[in-house]
Amino acid sequence: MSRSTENQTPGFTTREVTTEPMSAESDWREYGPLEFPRILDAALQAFYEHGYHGTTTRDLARRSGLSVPGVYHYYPSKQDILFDLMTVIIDELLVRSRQALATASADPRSQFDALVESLLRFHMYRRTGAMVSTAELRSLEPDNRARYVAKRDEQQRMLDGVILDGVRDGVFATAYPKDASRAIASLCVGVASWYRPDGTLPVDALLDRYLTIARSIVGISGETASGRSR
Amino acid sequence: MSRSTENQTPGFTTREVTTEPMSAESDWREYGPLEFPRILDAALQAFYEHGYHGTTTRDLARRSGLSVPGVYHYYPSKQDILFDLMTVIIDELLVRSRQALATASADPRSQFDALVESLLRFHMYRRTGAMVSTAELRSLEPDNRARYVAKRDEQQRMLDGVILDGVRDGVFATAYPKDASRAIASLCVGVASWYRPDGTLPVDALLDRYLTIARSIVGISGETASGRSR
Amino acid sequence: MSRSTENQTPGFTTREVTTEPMSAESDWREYGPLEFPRILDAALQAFYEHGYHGTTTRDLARRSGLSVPGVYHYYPSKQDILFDLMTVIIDELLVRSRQALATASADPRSQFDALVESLLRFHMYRRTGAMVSTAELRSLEPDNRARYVAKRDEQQRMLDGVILDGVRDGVFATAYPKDASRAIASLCVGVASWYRPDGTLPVDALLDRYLTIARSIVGISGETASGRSR
Amino acid sequence: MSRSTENQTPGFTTREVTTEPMSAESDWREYGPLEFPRILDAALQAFYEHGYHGTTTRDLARRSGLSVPGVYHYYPSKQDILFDLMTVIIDELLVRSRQALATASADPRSQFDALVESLLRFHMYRRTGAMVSTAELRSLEPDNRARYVAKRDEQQRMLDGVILDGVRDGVFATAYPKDASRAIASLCVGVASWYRPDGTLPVDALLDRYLTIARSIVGISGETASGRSR
DNA sequence: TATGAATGAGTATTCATTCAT
DNA sequence: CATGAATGAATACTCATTCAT
Repeated sequence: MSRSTENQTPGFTTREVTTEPMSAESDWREYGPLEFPRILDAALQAFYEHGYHGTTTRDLARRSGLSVPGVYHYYPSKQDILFDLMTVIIDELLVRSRQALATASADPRSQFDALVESLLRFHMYRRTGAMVSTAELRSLEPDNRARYVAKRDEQQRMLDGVILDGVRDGVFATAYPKDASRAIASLCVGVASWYRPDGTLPVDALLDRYLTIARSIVGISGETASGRSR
Repeated sequence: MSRSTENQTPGFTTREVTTEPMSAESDWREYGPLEFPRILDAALQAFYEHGYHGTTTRDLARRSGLSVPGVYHYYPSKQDILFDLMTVIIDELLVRSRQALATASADPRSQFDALVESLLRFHMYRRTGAMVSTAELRSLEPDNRARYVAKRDEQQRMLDGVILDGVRDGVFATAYPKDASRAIASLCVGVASWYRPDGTLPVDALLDRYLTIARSIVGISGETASGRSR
Repeated sequence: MSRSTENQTPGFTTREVTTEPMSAESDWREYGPLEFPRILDAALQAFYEHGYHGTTTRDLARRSGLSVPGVYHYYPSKQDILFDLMTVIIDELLVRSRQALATASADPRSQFDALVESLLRFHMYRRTGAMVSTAELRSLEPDNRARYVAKRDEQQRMLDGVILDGVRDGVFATAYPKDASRAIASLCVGVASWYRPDGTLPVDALLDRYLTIARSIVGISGETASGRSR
Repeated sequence: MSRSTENQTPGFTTREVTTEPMSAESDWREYGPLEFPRILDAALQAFYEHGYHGTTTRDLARRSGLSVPGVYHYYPSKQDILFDLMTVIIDELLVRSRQALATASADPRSQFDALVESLLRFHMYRRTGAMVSTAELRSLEPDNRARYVAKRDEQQRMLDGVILDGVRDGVFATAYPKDASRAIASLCVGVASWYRPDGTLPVDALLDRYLTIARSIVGISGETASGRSR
């Protein structure tokens, strides 16, 4: 339980603040409560409820218990808050994804399973952040958007990679690997929109089911390829 | 195939304008190009690109080729435009869903297949509208939101209904029918975020694959229920 | 009962529309109900309730039972409506004032009594119009204001005249005839703000009392009694 | 004679800012120059010249030497400015009226004289404010209007009170005390519309004359009552 | 970091007015 | 005269942002 980033507010942008920085081996599966600096916390809730354009800086100040100039002490603009927020969120996803891949066996099937499970967990435990990031991509100014998209693409390329690896090795059989990759990503993202880890459906049950689906989408093993299944 | 509703501007709200009014039997599968009155068309694009709060009335005016007061000639407020847009969109979904159910055999399996196929097609052919409706639900004022949510719930209840019917009849085997219903809905909604009907993956291939997935989620037939399969 | 200007709507400005044009001798004392063309009627009520700037042309249209272009058929602008309204009102006052003077004996005391009585009656029976004219003088555009003020000044000069005549003849004794004249005018105008001819205080009682006051303001001789002094 | 309240801008509404807070005994007769905070000053002039609806917020900003948002820093709306202005004005009148009554002898005649003199002085020295308050009553929103009217009614009830006291004690003889009260109030209000304290007619002369008139309206002492005087 | 004052540029909306039919 | 469509120019008000203290 590292002390680290309690509630002090950040300088902004680049760094993986999130909660406890995941050091140990396989803690990509463990999600503590989100402990953002208060401005990002305020921004996350506000953007989730009203969207970036529907949120005023006064709103952010009020929610973070700061004055308006207080907010500007930490961030030069509202846009920077959004960018920092989205950066922190996707950085966590990337870190966890890399860890998942690093700690899994090297075969495509294991790599695939680990990456998809990580994606699923992230969208289960970081629902709000994931939804805000998806919704507010369009609210990022061009430069920020480019930088964010680069990271998102990196994430997507990881998935593309393991799928292509699997196809190359003959363990996956999809005829449309790129579409499969997008479909699976979309599947995981969709979880954020409805699944609550504290609901009736146990986390493991959902992971299990969705993993099965994901595997079927890439046409694992002797299973059929994507098209009109024979 | 009447075209009718060219580009005349509407009174607003109530009516299923959209494209061709679907009269004949199974044309819930047929999607013509979207032919909204110009203000709704402008709103759809603008809200899609910048969101409701990120869109100005001037923007709507410019996009619809009107002056600002010209827009207000047809709608009393920006909020009414959003509400009308979302109403028109979900009304089309409801009409198509009811037609799908009405024209399919009465057994739960056929009902389920028809409804899911309809949902999928809608999110494939009405991508933008579907995404805007999802994203801007929060931008509806309370009364409008309530009215919209009532319709969305009606749609969701259709799906709940066929699933529960299937479970009752023993043809579906899920242990969490409500979660299954939400998962399937989320699956279909997700399609809008990445699938383009004019891409490499043929429509039928996607329908096929996703239907298979949907069926597996409700644990159809001899297939196993949700948990760790086999 | 002249036919004249029933309810047909006017061209605008100059003419003494009002009700029956007072032809006979001393009917400056008689006030029938106000029968304005409907646009002026609407304007009178609307301006009274909300003021010129607080009244929209749509409001005027609605109140007069016309469409907006219908209003513009009769008047080229809202400003012209105000000007016409105020013109019609002050014209009636002027006509009645002249008649009062013309039908009274030539001596200053009788002239004074007649003119003040006429002023009082006008502000009793034409309350709304008088108040609107007073309040909206500032809303007239320069040219219109000049023309209106000329008429109002003419009215004021009548009063100044009879008072100066009385002073010259030694029957009035005020040291500040101009102030006296303004005070008396203000007194009469003030009646419009509170007196209702259908209230408890009879018209004659009010006329009597106010005439007494007016006489005392100009410092009439051995002071005559109040009422219809005989 | 503290000056205090220079030109600092207010919180709004409740407080008697106006000029010097009248503390000492009989200073209800003393009127210094009006020293409103700049926004109220701007509003007073602007509303006087163009009326509430005829005044734009830009106009108010310009006149007060602020930007538009600068004005909104102090007041949440134009309506609040009007309400605060009218409140400040009538509060001064009420304070002075109460002081006039408190420092005069208890007999109805003295009370009456003091109250009427105070009313007259107020409408002489606070002309503009008095006229704006009268003219813009209709521009107050219902709640504000109710609160303002309550104060105006309190003022009117003071006058009603002393007149009814005098009638009860047999020193006043009017047959219509309520009408008399309104007539006298109207008389005083009317002074604002024409009298300038710096004109030819000395203040005392006007006070003297109008007090005499007011007394005659309530039919003081051996004088005759209102009606048909003998 | 808070407070308070301040603002350029914009935001939704309205207004008086016009024109074709 | 009505209807319906249309608009330039405003109108009240807000927003992100800044600065002095």
